[in-house]
Amino acid sequence: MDNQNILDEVFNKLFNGASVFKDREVLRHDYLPERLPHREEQIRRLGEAVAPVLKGSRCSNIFVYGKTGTGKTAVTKYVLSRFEAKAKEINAPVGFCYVNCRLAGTEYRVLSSLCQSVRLFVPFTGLSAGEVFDRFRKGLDELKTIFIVALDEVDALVKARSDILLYELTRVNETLSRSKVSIIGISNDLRLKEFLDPRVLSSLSEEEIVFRPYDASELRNILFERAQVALREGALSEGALSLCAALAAAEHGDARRALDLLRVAGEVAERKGVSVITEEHVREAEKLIEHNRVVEALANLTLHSKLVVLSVFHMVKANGYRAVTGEIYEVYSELCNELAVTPLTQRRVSTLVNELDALGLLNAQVVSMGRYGRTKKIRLEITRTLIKEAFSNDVRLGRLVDYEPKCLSKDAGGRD
DNA sequence: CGTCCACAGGAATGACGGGCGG
DNA sequence: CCGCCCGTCATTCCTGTGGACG
Repeated sequence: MDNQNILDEVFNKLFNGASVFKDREVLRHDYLPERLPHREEQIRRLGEAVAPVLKGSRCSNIFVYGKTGTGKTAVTKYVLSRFEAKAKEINAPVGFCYVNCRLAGTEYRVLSSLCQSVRLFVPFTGLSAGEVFDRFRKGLDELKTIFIVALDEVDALVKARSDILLYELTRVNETLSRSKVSIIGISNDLRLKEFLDPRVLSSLSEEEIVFRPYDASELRNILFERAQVALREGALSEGALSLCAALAAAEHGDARRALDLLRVAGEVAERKGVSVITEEHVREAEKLIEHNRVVEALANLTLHSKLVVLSVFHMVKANGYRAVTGEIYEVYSELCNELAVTPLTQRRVSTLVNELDALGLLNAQVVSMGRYGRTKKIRLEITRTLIKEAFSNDVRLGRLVDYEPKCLSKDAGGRD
């Protein structure tokens, strides 16, 4: 088949073939649907909380928490957009801004988003954080408005830096004469409260809204509603729907997960030229998502992190038991020599291992071997094939996958 | 029951590139 | 162009520690 024909086939499949999608976008988790099933309570409470702003008084600060995929962001955005519409309708002097702290990344960038929301533009960098905050405060005061700041994933901000920004924000009202600020803090981590300065905590959680995980039947309803819009009639089998819901329910009731599964399963079905999504497609989607996640994570690592992964891989392959820090560092150093790169210190490698653990690429566990010290036993969570695939665009690294470290071949395995 | 291994992991500090105002 | 302030990565130095061994 020549190139032209391949493409003909691909395109024809798209138009004539068994398409399962009506509107694929609806299954993306950043899509904001018309209705949010099983979140009536939260919508009502958040609505009640922000309502006073429409009548000109500041609302309580609100602390929203719940695990990922429980609808916190969707509900907040939903309520805020309705709130905005209402404000326009009755011509109330209100404003709001929504910032995702994890996506923003740093305290500085969060501040810069805040500035933009009061129509102040600040440089990407160069100013001190305090200066940016001052500008925000001034700009806000000029607007003579009641302002709601929604900080999504605040936990990322607090853990990475500290809670000074939150602290400053909670007391900014004291220095504003013509405007007022309320904060909606959204957190994935239920334990965030423990990290917060008690002063911040008490003022931030004047009001608290908890998002419980969805159970399987709730997820099923959510998926069903979305599928009505996203998929062609009859494109979703009963079994596939239930399986998506069940798998996501098992994973802390994560609606995001459920939507991903369904979308990818639909893509799988479509690629096979089938018009109905079956349980088998969902199973395949599950594998595919995990596969992509891992390969992408691996490919985006820094050189040294990749070398650490390779070191663990070689250790485990040669000795068949879980590798310990010291041995990994030996192999790692040798691999560095192979590439003529100066190795990092063991201390640094230790934190790299922790990062890889957090990414789910490794499994590291501190164990004490009594007389023989205290170390970390490290297991690989991924297969050779995945490593090969992820490192394939770098020839030198690809070579190292099949390299046999000298420090391993010599003493032909240790104890255990 | 104390010792002592082989690290863990916190704190302080430095090196470096980007990007600003002046 | 300089000096300054970031944020990020890395090093150095350090104190802490579970439990088998003696």
